[in-house]
Amino acid sequence: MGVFTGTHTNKVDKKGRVSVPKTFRALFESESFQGVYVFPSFRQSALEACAESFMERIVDSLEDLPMFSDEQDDLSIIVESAQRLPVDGEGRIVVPEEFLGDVGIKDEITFVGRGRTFQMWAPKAYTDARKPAFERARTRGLTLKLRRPSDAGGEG
Amino acid sequence: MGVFTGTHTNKVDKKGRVSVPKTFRALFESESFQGVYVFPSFRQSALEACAESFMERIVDSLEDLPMFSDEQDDLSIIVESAQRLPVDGEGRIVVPEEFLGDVGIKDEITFVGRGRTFQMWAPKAYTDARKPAFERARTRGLTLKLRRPSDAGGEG
DNA sequence: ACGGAATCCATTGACGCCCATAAAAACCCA
DNA sequence: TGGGTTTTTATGGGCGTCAATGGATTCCGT
Repeated sequence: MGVFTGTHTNKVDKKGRVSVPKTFRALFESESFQGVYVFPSFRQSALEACAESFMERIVDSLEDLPMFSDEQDDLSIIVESAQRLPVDGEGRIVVPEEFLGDVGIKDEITFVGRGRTFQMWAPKAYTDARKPAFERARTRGLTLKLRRPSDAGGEG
Repeated sequence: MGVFTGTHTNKVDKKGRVSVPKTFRALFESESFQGVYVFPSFRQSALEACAESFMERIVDSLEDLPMFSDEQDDLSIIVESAQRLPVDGEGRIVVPEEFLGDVGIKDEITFVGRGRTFQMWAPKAYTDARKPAFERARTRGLTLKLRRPSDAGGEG
C-alpha cells in the first residue's frame, strides 16, 4: 500500500500545472480514479490532498453521523470543498486558482507527505510553520502509543 | 462507486435548464433511472439531490421508524416533496420554478457535493453560509473519527 | 393551430492529450 | 571508484476534444 512521506518542491507552470512527485503518484495509480481530491485545511494555511479511497472513507465516516445533524453538516465542509483533480499523462494536476490564493501559493508548491494524505504549501509558509511545530514537539515531549503490528484496523 | 464532491457553479438559461457537472452525472449514469431526485432542505436554504438508489435508501430508512409514528409522518415529507428530474441529452435538468424560488436561485446554481448526495444553492447564499461553517470548524477544532479502512459497509 | 416540452444541432473556450526538451538519478563497465 | 551511458522524472508548449451553453426544430396533447 505505501504511505506519503517527505517533502518535495515543484514548479507551477503558466498553465497552472504542477508535477505530483513520482513517489506520491505511485500510491494512487492503483486506485479506480487515478487522481487526487484536494481541499483547504481548516487548521493550517495549506491544502489537504488524498486519493479516492481515502475520500470515500471520509464520506463513510460522515454517514456514521445522523443525516441532517449539525455535526454532519459542519464536517461536510470537507467533502463540499474537496475538488477532484485528474492527473495528466505526465503526472501533473491543475490546482484551482482559488485554492492557490487561499494559501498563498504562487509559482512553487511544496508537497508534504502525511501518511494516508499529503499537503500542499507555499514553500516559505511551510518552512515558517514547521520550525515552531518541531520546537513544540520537542519541548512538550510528545509521545505516541504505537498500534500493535498485527492490528490492521483503525480504532482503539 | 465514487462520491459527489466539490462546488461547481453553472448558469440557468432562459428555459430553466442547468448543466449538471459532468463529474456528478458520471455517478448516476449507471443507475436504472439516469436522473436525480430533488427536494427542499428543511435545514438550509438549499435543495437536496440524490440518485435513485439513495432515494430508495431513504425510503428504507423511513420504514425503520414505527409506522404511523409522528416521526415517520414528519420525515416522510422528504419523499412527498421529492421531484424526479430527468437529464437531457446534454446533461441538463430543469428544476421546478417553485423550488428555485424557495431558495432564491435566479440565473446561477451552485452544485455542492456531499458524498452520496449533493445540494443546489444560490451562489451568494452558499458562500455566505459556508464562511461561518468553515470558521466554526476551525475554531471549535472539529474532528472526525474515521471509520476503519477495511470496513466497507455503509448500510444496515 | 397553439403552447409547452423534449430532442437535436451549433458554438466556444477550457481542459485533456500528445510530443519535445531539460535535468537528474540510476546504471554499467572498465 | 570514476567516467560515460541510459533511463526516468520534471517541465514547457501545441493541438484536438469535449463539457457547458445557447438556440432551433420537432413532437405531443389539447
